[in-house]
Amino acid sequence: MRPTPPANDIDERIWVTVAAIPSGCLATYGDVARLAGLGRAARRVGAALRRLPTDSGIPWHRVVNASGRSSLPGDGDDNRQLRRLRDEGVRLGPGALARYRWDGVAP
DNA sequence: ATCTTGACAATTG
DNA sequence: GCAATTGCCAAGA
Repeated sequence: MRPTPPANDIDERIWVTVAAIPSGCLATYGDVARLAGLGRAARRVGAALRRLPTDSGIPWHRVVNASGRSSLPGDGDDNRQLRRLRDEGVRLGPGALARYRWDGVAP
């Protein structure tokens, strides 16, 4: 067993996990990390998403921080994430996580 | 191998 | 609500 699998696998795991998030749902970095089997490496999720190519087809915009807000700079139309989420019918704010948080159960 | 950084999380003041 | 602090884990220099 490899307590520390190759970075390649880690990134792939994260991408797969994020790709499994159904449309109109949200997941926190910590949740994705846990679902991906990374435990508390929530930061690794952000790093993986940052390395993510634009044509990867990964719905990275469904990943938000524990506060239920976008971790990227810019509010409103400046932030692609918020635009995409709004396009899917997801509006961030108080209770957004309670409303759209993904259980981790396969869609 | 060591130090710093980071699209985080939780706690405390 | 915000700033500072601590914890966690891996990547990058």
